[in-house]
Amino acid sequence: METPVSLIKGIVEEFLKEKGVEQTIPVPVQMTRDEFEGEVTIASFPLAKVFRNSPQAVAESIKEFIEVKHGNKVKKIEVKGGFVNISFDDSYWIEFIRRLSREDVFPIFPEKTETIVIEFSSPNTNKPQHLGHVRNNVLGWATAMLLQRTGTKNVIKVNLINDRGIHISKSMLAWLKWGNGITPEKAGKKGDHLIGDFYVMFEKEYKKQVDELIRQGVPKEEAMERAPLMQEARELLRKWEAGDPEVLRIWRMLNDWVLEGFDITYKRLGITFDHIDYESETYKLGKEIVQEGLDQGIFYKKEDGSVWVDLTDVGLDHKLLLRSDGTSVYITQDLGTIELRWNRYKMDLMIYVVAEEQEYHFKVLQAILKKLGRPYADKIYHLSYAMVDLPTGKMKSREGTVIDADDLLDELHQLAYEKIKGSPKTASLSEEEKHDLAEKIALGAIKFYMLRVDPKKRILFRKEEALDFEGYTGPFVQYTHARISSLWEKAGETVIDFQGGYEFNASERQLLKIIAFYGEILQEARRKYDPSALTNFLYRLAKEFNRYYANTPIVKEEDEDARKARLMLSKAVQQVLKDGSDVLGIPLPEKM
RNA sequence: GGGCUCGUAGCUCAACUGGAUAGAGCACGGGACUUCGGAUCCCGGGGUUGUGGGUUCGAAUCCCACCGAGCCCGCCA
Repeated sequence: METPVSLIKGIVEEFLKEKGVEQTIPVPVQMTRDEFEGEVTIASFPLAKVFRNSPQAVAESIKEFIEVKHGNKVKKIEVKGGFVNISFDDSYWIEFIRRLSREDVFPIFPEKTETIVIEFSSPNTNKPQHLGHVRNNVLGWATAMLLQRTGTKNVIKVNLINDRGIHISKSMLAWLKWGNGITPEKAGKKGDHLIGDFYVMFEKEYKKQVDELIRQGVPKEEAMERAPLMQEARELLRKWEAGDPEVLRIWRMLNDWVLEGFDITYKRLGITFDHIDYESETYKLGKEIVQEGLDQGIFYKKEDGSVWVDLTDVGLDHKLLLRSDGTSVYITQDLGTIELRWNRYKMDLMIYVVAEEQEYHFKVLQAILKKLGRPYADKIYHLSYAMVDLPTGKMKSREGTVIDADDLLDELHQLAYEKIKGSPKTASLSEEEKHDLAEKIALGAIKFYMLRVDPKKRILFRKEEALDFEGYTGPFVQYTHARISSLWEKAGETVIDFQGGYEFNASERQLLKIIAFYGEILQEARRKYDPSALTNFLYRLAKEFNRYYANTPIVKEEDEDARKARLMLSKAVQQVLKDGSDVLGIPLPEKM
């Protein structure tokens, strides 16, 4: 579907061609600023250089060109400085929203044949998910949807479960030592929460042992290694990697509990994966690849048996790939995992949604893959995002100062429910429907809160702000959507096919202007891997609609043409809100 | 010591990646036809965009230096 923006872009190209300009110049086509009349603006500055003329003169000449060639589509063109401000003709806008209010999808992007694999979530199975995971989950999901929405059909969402390693041994050891065979059923809590308790327990006892050793005069580093609990955990890891049947049996059982817990959380968040990889299954291939590199002399072995790679030639350091006792480290499995994925998908791009603290890790990974001559070495992209902090400082699972994902959702749900309970707007809903609605609002609130900030910036999580349903929030967008639904219900219409004449006023043009740029925003968000661009846009649109609503009669309007045009416009706004919210994973209720 | 990221209103964030007079929310103060949904709308105060240079028609945005914050450079993941 042609949009006003794509139309203008086309016209600029046409203009350049006619003027005999061969090179393609990126000409900024932007939303007209609120203080000027018009919807779409061309900034002629970059062209001024090419034509060796003043921006004004070029702007005038563009104006003239449009008036002559496309005069029927524009109502008014104003040149201000080097800017060309274009107001589209009313009939053009009518046709635009007529189609938009009837079609489900706008705009349509050309289909891309590439395959993109996106890994996100990637939890450790020794503790429940917290706020940091929520950011990851929500960001990963929205990015995947964004890629899909903008034309990439083959987006494969994968999760990598970190189900092995020393941290897993720690919680397992604690359960073995102090658990007395307790299960999630007996404890009456989700498996991930139960295992998380044991992880914290381990860290507590371990810290005691380390402190005791330090008191005895042992240096800190040595104390951390010599503490009996650490020794035991390492022994457990060795047994696990050696395939000890009893250790594997317990490990499998505990992991299943945790994964069952995760499933509940994912389901709640509305997140699914196309494939799940388990580190416990990929690390072996990683070890083989390390051996391969060793055989080829790309890696080297120290006297103690540990295996390393020298990356100093590319500005990095020496990196350990296998411990002296032969067990693998974090990066070992990553080598195996991507090899498996390459064999499976031959992807064009592999996106890792992983926190910023691992930026170095991914540089190292890429450098190693290059040394190994892997064809996919240049296809990896680390979508790095910053941490979620609390006003009191960093969240630390080991110290138990985290905001638990499940608990937070419960709290949001409860708060939303309280609000719904007494509201006349939702009085007709059954108890179950009220809880469904409360859940949607809870999800809308937290997802919007996580997505409204640039991924590269840290989020300062202030609970009272996240629990707020007013202002720049998810529920605000949901509310706007519900309001429009209510309008149409009141109007008693399902489809309006109005093609007559109507003159849009300034605030209506304001709305049209924003809607017209929806496609640009989607593309921008995709280019930057940044859903916050879309989140901001949806808020702005909702805000503008509420403003419009407050001082313009729609259903109440007595002039039949105006009423129809306004209802269509409302519908168009709703369509965009809906489409964008779908991308973000934010559910929109019909009433709230 | 080295590398990466970030400093914008009291607080939390925007600013279409170099474009017009830097905008929202929260908080604070005042208000909204007896209401098409008040989870809304309007008005108000609030800024030397960390500091100092540079690049050009034009800088919050690009370059350099400093100041400050975060993350990383583990036989943790």
